Amino acid sequence: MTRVTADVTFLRGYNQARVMAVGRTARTFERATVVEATGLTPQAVSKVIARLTADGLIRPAGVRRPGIGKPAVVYELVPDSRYAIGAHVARRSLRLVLVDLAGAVHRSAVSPLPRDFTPEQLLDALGVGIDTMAGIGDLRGRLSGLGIGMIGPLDHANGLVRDAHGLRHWHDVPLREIAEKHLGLPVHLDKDVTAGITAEAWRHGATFGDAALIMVESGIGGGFWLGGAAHRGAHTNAGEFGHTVVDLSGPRCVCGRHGCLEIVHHHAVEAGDVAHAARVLAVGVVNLLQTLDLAHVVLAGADLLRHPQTYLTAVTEAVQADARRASWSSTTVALSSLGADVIAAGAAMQILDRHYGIPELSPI
Amino acid sequence: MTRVTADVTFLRGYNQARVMAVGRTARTFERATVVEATGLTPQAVSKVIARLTADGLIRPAGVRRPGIGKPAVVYELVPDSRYAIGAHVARRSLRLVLVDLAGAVHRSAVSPLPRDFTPEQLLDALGVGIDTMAGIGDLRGRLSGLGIGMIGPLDHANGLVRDAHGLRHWHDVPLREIAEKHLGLPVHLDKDVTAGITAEAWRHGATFGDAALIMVESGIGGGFWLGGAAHRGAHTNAGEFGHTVVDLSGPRCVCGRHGCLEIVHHHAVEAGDVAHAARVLAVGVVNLLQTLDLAHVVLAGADLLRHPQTYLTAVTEAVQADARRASWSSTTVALSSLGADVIAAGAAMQILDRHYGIPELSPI
DNA sequence: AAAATTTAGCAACAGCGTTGCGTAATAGGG
DNA sequence: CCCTATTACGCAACGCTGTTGCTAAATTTT
Repeated sequence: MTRVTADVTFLRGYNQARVMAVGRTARTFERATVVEATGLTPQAVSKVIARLTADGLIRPAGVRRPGIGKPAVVYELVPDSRYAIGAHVARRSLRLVLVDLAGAVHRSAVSPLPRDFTPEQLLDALGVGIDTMAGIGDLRGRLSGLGIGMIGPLDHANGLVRDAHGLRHWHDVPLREIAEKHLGLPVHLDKDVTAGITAEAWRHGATFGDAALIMVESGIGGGFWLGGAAHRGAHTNAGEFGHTVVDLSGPRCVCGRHGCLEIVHHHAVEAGDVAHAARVLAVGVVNLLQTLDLAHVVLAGADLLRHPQTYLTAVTEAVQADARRASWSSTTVALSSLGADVIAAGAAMQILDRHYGIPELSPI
Repeated sequence: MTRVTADVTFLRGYNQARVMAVGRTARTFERATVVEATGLTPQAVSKVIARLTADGLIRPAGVRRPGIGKPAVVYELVPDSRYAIGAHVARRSLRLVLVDLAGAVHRSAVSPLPRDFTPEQLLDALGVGIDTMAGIGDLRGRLSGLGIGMIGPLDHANGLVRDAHGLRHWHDVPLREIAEKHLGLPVHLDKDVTAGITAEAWRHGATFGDAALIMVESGIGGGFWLGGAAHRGAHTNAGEFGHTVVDLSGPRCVCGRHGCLEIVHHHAVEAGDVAHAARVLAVGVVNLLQTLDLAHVVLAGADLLRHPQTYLTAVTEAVQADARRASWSSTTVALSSLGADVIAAGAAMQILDRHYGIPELSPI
């Protein structure tokens, strides 16, 4: 995800990232696997593999004898060669996870945050949590950085928290900069839902198509993975999916409009009818499918995961009932495989993605 | 937009496309302009410019004397060095346009199509129209191809019309293949709204951010430009924006759901209340902004352009009233500068984009 | 033991942007 | 008029990428 000009160093990073994506997705792989996946020549793949092996990111893991002929060398990712820490900053709690290069969550811890916590209080909590996690296995040397997934609005490109909703002390806080200084680690700041969908994409590898993470947790948000990358929108503000109107004559929402998905859903929950709430959410999900034509829908969030089966059933049925879905069409619906860790884990993977993912070509 | 592996030929195409984008956006440019825009070294830009000049795509256009020092050579795009033809295939009509390399529309013509026309009838109409357009200026040698923008569902990657809505003879028709054979030209097939947003993006250049084209014309559709490329979704079916539910207790739509934006809007139009219809559409547009955080909204479509000011006002007001839009946030709302030609022109530009746009790296 | 088959890799190569440095073209000052 | 500073341009060598051509290694089959 590092920004580079379009010179040969881009090719280097790009093709290395492709091989890493193969290694992350498949338990083991060999040269021919990568050749097929990338379209590169075998010789080029050999060179890439040699570079990654020298860096300790992958390693040989035996040979495969395909019957006749010289055996093929089998490679595997070295999961514990690099780690990243992810933080999910919510209104009252901080969740930290330790993630390895393969995307596996090694540790997970939740600690409370003071009501209306300040940037300083968050930094202190982060410092304590990171020291605990990184200290145990002495990972300092292999720690790539800290990813922070947080409620918005924020400015991901400049690492700025614009105006975190419901938090008084968070107006135009340059969180990335002060966290990097305070913690001595590279820091990546992003919206919570964007971090979440990155987790799903990173674990699924390069074949992961257009997808959304639907998160129900003190509000309803959506994280999007479109065209092989996170979609953040023009001002890092994409995903306010809960504030789309689904009922023109519905109750007034905190955002000022009437009949937002979030308020309609909330009323159903308050009335004790979770099944109805789930069906309301499902209407919103199908709206997304109609608009964006997604291949995957992932469900997450504390409030949703209290009734996982109810929501999964409602959304799956609504998606299948959508008459426009023909034989050539399909959308998978699933609960997040990472559960409550998905935001924090995704934030961590954004750090790994910066180093070992597809480099971004500099824009404009 | 050609697919290549990540080798040095990609760099060549990528940087050439960047320079072409500069030339298309600015009337004239010089080496320093491109250096700033691309991050390349001046020497590298010189090489790219030399290649493009040799191909006749750009040419010197005088010098600029910046006071002291050697004058800088000024370059310009050669608009009439390449042309493409775009077709907008609707249910009852075929619109053809001739577009030059700069994105300017030179000719535009509409002809009726028979009710329930067959693929053969469309091919004949295309053949006649193209001969007329290309024959006038003897453009055969400079014609890059034909772009077709059409109602879906269709499969853009394979050039297949899946099941054109409301047309009986269009089930799994390999339109791209048979058109290429019949017309002897490269053909690109895409959904109408996707072609439309490509027109806007192609004319605005590399600085064009995330955007949507809202089209009201026998239904409501949306074309999306996200992250510097058209967003088509997992099955080339993105943009069925008219079939998102905005009124849970609304009337039943042809798609089977209740309270779709399209049916609610349609009822308002039938009742003669265009202003109300425009406000309904505006609710849908703000829903899109909440979800996708767009920088630009472009309004188009025959039914909308019958009351351009009504719709423009309603959407602009709704976007501005959206309380979440803060000082750092902004979204432009505009009518399509190409009017009724936008779909056909965009289809033509997709052909030009294939040759002279940013090459796509091969996926998976 | 020889042939066939599959995989791996060395060496030379083409092509990209980069770097170092010389050259051309202008304005201003002595 | 000449010299200098300034700005733009481009040749030549270079480093790096993936590619191509070919040889070598390791295995099974005959």
